[in-house]
Amino acid sequence: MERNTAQRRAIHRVLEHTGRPMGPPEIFEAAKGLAPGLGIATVYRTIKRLLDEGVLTPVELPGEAPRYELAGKGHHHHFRCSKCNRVFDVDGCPNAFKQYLPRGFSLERHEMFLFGRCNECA
Amino acid sequence: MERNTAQRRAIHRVLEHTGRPMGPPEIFEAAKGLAPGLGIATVYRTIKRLLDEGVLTPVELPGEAPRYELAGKGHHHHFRCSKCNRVFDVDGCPNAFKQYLPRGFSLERHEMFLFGRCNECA
DNA sequence: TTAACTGCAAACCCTTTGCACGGTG
DNA sequence: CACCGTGCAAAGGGTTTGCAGTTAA
Repeated sequence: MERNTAQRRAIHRVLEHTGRPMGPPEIFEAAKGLAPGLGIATVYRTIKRLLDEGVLTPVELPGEAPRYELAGKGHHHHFRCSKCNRVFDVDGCPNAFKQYLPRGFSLERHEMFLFGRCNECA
Repeated sequence: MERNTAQRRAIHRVLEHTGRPMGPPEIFEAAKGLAPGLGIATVYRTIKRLLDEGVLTPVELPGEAPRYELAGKGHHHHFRCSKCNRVFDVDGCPNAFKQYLPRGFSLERHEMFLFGRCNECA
């Protein structure tokens, strides 16, 4: 039985409002304003529950700890700003990766990451 | 001026011997056998130097901490088998990512990962 | 009521840093 | 001999866990 607590609502609303993948510490800082007294442990535990329920999906960038975003978006990729380290969604996709496979390999999934400067850090 | 110490030789030899990307703690465990008394801090500092010298390159898989391997390969991407979890090099590259950038963003670098079954796990 | 949820603090793990010593060039 | 590199220990981040108190259903 899932409980609809103030902390859970705060975490969900933060991800809904920013619309970009965030890591637990980042979510924690933002959600504190909506749920005073919130503890970091609750953020981790709530993320875990939301993942199990399929409300969130992990966004795993190369060499970094996982971030999370609301599930349900269509196929998309990600861009990380090398100055502010924020991650943004990227629509569109080459969709022609099969040709690069080694002989005898089959393709199930692909990931693509772009790095550079966002419009605010230009 | 770079010094050729026993610790440095041990770390280099471990990566040369295994031939696959390894993380600092893993390198530490293996190199202790070749250089008794080795400290974990030395592993991190030596990796940093070897990166600066271009002897090592980082291998960053999604959601994981960076691993390192001996440098020398050209631009390439990676394929991870979803059954045996081994990572293979992928030659070739779409090289047309700029068009997917959000307005006002600039591109510095890209990563691409393919997932599926390798020829042996088909 | 009662069991899921929470906050706190401690514990972990990985990584970095300050400091005095030791080994390389 | 000069000084870079090292080991140790402590500090610093992110993540997990134990526990007693709280709260939604």
